[in-house]
Amino acid sequence: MTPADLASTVLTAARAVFVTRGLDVSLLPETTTVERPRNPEHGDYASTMAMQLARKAGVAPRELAAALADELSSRPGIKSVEIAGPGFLNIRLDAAAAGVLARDVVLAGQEYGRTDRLAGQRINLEFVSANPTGPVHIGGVRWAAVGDALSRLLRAAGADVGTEYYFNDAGSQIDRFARSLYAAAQGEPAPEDGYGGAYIAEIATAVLAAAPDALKLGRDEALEVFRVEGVKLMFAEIRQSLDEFGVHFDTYFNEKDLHDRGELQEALDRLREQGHIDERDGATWLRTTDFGDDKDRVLRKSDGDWTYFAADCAYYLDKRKRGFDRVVIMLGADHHGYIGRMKAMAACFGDDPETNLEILIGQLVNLVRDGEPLRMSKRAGTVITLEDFVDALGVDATRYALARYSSDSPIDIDIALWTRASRDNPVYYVQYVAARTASAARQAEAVGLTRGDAADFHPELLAHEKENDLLKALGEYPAVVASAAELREPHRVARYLEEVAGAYHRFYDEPACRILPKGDEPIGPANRARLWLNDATRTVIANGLALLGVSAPERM
RNA sequence: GCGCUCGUAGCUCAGCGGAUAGAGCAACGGACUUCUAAUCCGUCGGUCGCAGGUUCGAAUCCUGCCGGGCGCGCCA
Repeated sequence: MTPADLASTVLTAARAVFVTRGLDVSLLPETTTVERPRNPEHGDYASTMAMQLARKAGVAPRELAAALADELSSRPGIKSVEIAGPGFLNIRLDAAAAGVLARDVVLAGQEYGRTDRLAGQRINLEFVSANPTGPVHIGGVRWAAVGDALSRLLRAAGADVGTEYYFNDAGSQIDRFARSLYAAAQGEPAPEDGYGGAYIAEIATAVLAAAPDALKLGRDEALEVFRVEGVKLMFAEIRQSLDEFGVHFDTYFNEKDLHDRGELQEALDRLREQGHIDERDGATWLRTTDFGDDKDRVLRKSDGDWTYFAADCAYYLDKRKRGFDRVVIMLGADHHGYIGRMKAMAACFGDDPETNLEILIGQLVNLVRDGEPLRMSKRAGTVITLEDFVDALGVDATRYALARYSSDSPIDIDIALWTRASRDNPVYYVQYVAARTASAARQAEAVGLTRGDAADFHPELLAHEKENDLLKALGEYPAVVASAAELREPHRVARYLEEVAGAYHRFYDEPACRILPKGDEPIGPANRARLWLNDATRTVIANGLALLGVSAPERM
């Protein structure tokens, strides 16, 4: 019996109580959940339904709880129901009802944890979106890990997701990039406002290899060559490093296309129809203050040029026109000032800024060695790059470390910690369970212990406290995936996996819960049952790590 | 000044209105003739920044204040 099954049993019981007592059935919620109490004295699961309904139904909480407990305790799979405190229902399951979960998880395999919670939602998820003027640096790295994990999470929760990388290969940033390459190719120092770092020289050399005559051209023509070739090389490099990091975008969207297709004008026209455009001081303004922004924003400057914000508007409209009903954009903390104008912009289009546009803000990351933030990078000069991260920690640890914390908190990633092979390194702790479960399965096979047919499975033998704890942890997985997806918080998956890992290690270390028979003891049904539990654990750990883009090794 | 965000154990951080607020590290003490001790168990450790409010119930929601970080261009 899964927590979801139990919750619907509770709801059914509540309905029966309401009917019997002549209460208004429409007061009952559509769905309910059961909690997993921290205190084992409070049973396997707890329901707060009696307290939530008591006031509405006009019945004392404990009286309602008593009626519910009575109704519930006769249902199959339920061992006991107690009333506690102001009206908690503390429920214990039969060992057999709880143990069946091990089989269900194994049989579901990769499907275990997938839900339809977000079914029908079309979500566009934009992250990283760095312009091709240099390697992906530290801010983008966090979003590469978190954004990619979130995309996997949203898909697991049933959403239709498109991931997107937005970039601009024109404009003044790129001009500075081109001038920096040109200068480097001529052996000159970087321009005052240019880009530094060894990668500039590398790219410049590569441009010269592709276009050997570039320096013989006039300055303007040469700059154009360096711009076009440099962007091409830089972008290929960005894509490659993301690729090696396990992050693949569905769409790489170039801002230039918005201009070429006249989408900025189209967005402006649309906003004008909606009545939020002003002409002032020779410029065209979007009256974002209509929807709570601090000040109105210019779309087209008095010199006729479009602003960056105008492209943002066009890009948003483009995503909506492509059928995405939820546009999610992940930005660094230094961009949080954009939230107001972006939300207002969505409202100006006639959208609901609460549901159609979500802006997620990620705080900064430091890579730390011996308590000191790493600032210097051979490649980039001043910033930490994706490669720096991967060189220091490896892909798995980098992804896990970045996805483990709420994006709301600034984090220091300690190199020594995340490369250590011990309990205090969370990725090791979790991956070790993957390896341990695989090892146990190998050992079992070697001594002729197999799970056998599903019909041979005796779930009631998984009655030890350690087994029960592990089963309860495994049962939480679908709810964790669903809520992490809804809240856009992949770190919940990592934290949950650490909990499962702890429960497994305690199970494994319990002499009374050996999977393999000891010495020359015969193989019994309890060994088989524990092998089901072992394999169910491996399934959950592997599925969860996959959501984070982290491997589940068979050996370590 | 305005806005956003954070404030939980000595440190790093969990905790989508539920019961006695948790984990790891650090400190101290235990467990390998037994499936990987890469693990496990125990002890110590708290004014959940402060003050009000909402609620049967608040670390969680609301308001104000204090403290840290960040942002406030016809820049990109």
